[in-house]
Amino acid sequence: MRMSKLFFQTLREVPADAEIVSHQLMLRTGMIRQIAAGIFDYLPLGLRVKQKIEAIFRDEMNAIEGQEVNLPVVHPAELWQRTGRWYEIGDDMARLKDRNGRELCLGMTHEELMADLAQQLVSSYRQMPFMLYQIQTKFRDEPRPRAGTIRVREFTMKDAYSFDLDFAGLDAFYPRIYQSYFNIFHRCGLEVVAVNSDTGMMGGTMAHEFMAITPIGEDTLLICDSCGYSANRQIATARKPQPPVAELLPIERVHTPGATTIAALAEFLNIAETETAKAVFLVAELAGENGKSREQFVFAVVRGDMELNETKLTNAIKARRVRPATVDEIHAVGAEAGYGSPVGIKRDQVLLIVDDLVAASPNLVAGANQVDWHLRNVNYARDYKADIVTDLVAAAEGDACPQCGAALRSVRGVEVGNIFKLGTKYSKAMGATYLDEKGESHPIVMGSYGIGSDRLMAVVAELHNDENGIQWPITIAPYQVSLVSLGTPKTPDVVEAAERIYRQLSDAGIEVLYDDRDERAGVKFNDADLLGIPIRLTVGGKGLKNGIVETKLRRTGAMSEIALDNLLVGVQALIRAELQAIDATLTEEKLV
RNA sequence: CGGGGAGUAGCGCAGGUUGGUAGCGCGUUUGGUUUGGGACCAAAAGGUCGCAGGUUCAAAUCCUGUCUCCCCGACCA
Repeated sequence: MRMSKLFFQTLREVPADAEIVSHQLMLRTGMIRQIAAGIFDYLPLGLRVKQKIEAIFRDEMNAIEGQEVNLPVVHPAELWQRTGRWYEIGDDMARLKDRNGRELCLGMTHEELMADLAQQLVSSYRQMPFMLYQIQTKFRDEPRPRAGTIRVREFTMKDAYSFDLDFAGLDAFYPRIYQSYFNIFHRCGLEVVAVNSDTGMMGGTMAHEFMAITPIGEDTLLICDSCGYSANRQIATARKPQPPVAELLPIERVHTPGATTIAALAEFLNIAETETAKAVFLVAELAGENGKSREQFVFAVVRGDMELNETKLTNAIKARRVRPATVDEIHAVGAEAGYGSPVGIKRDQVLLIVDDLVAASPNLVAGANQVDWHLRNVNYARDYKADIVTDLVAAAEGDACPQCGAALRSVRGVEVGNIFKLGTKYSKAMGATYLDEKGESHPIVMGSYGIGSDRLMAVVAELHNDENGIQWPITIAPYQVSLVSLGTPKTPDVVEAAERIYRQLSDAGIEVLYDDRDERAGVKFNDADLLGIPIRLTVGGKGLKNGIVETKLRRTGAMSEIALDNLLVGVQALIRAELQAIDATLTEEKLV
C-alpha cells in the first residue's frame, strides 16, 4: 500500500477525550474514530488489524472443527421470550419494533438463536457433536462505555457454541476450546491468565475468563504464584483461619454508644475485629411464581474483619440481583442499622445467611438490634439458626490460597475472552433435543465461547507500546513491513530504488506499507513508529551507495542492514524471526 | 442512576469574571526554498462558539432549560 493513497491521518496531539494509552494511540494513528459513546468507526489501518485478529479466530476455530455461520444482528423478541431473558435483561438490551409493531431486539449474544438453529436441524444423536461459530456484531447498551474500545456498546465478537450428546461430551470438548483460546491470545502476542469465573446470567456449570493483566482492567483477580490457583474476585475463595476453641459464654448486653462501625466497636470494647460479627442488610430479587420476581429481605453475617462478596451471596440464594436495604426495610424486620444482630430479628420475614467462619466462631460480638447496644458472646446454633451457612466473604490480597495456603496476589485484568459450560438451559427452553440409539429424546448439551476482536485489539495496543507509538506483534500488525523512501525529486535514483523494492517485496507476497509521501524523513520515521509496523526498511542515498537498505525492528529497536542483491531473502528472514518469537509463546495449557 | 468535569475550525487550546465585528498552535490548500528523526518563508481556505428559549440596542460571554462527551461509582449475559 502506498501511503500517499492511504485513507488515514496521524495526529500529533492527543485527543482530549482519550485517557488510556490504547485509546490515545488508536486515535492518533487514525485507526479508529469515535461516533458516539461506545460506538466507533474502523478506518483502513485499524480494520486490517481487526481482520487479522479475526483471521486467527477462524484459523483456531477451524482447527477444532468449528464451522462458521452468520446469524442476524436483529432478533425477534419471541426467541428471547422463550428462554425468559427478554424479561430478565434490563436496559442493556436494545429493543425496537418493526413496521407491524412486532418486537425485536439487537443481539447481545446468540444462545437463543443458536439453540433455535439446533432445534431446527438436529434430530439424531448421529449429528453430534459439532461446533458452530460466527464473527459478528453485537450490541449491548452498556450503562457506561469507557476506556476507548475496551468497553463499548457495539462490538465484534467471535462467539462459538458447542453441541454435545451429554455432559461427558461437553467435558471432553471444553479443554480443547480452552487450549484454542490460549493459542489465539498467544498468536496475537497477548499473555493471559485463565481464571475461574461466575456463570452469572448465562447459567451453566463451569466457566473460565481469560484475563489480560493490566492496571486499567475492570476486574480484580486473585492469583496464587505458588500453585497457579487463579479466580475472579467475584468467586475467589480463600482458606479461612481456624476459629479459636473456647467454651460458650452466656450472652451479655453491652452499652456501646455511637459504635456503628466494626472499627469503632472493636476499639471501644478493646477487642480484635476478628471477634466481631458484621451484619449486612440487602433486598434480593428472587424468581417467584410463573416467571415473576419477588423481593426478599436478606440478612447476611460475615466476620467483622471481612468483606461480604455480593456475587457469592447472590449465587447462594439464587437471586437475580441484590440491592442494599433501606432504613425502613431494616426497621420493618426488627433490626437496626449499625447495630444489626441475627439474634432477635423477625425471623419469619428474613432470609438469614451466615458465613461458615462466623458459624464456627465462638463468642462473637454482634449488634443488639437497638441503637447504642451490642451483644457479647453470640454463638451460632445456640443463639440463632441460619437458612444457609456457606462461604460469603470476598477473598483479598494476602489471604491464604484455598489450594495450597500460600498468600494470594491481587491484580487487575481485562476480560478478553470467556468460555462457559452452558448445559441444557437453552436447548431445553428452545426445544433443541435429539433421539438417542434407543429412540429416547434428550436435550442437547451446549457450551458457549466468546472473544471480542475489537477489545482484543485495544488490549494488545494497551500492552504493546512505547513513547513513540504502538508495537504491533507481526501477526496482527496492519502491515509487516514499513518501507520508508527518503527519495526526493532531486534524488530520482533513490525514488526508483524504493519503487523497485516495493514491487519486489509486494510481488513476493510481503505486506508492505510504502511511505512514498512527499514528507521529510522525520515525519516518515515518526509515523512508522506510531503506526507500529514491526519491520522498517529505510531506502536512502547513503545506503544505496553502499548497496544496502537499513532495517529497524519496532519491537526491539535493533538496527541492521541488508544487501540489495539479497533483499527479499533478508526481509523474509526478519519476518520469520518475528513470527518465531510469537510461536515461542505458544504453550500447552491445563485447565485451572 | 448518583458524584465530578467539559462542549469555541479536522486536532489541541485561549477568549467568558468586566456583553461591543471570534483568536492562537498543529493540520489542510497554493507558491517558493529545503530534504536521514515531526523544516522555513509567503499567501489562503476553514467556525450560525452543542442546541433551544430568555435578558439586552447588542450575547461565545449573563439567565433558564436541554442534549452530548469524558472521568469516578452503581451496572456489566
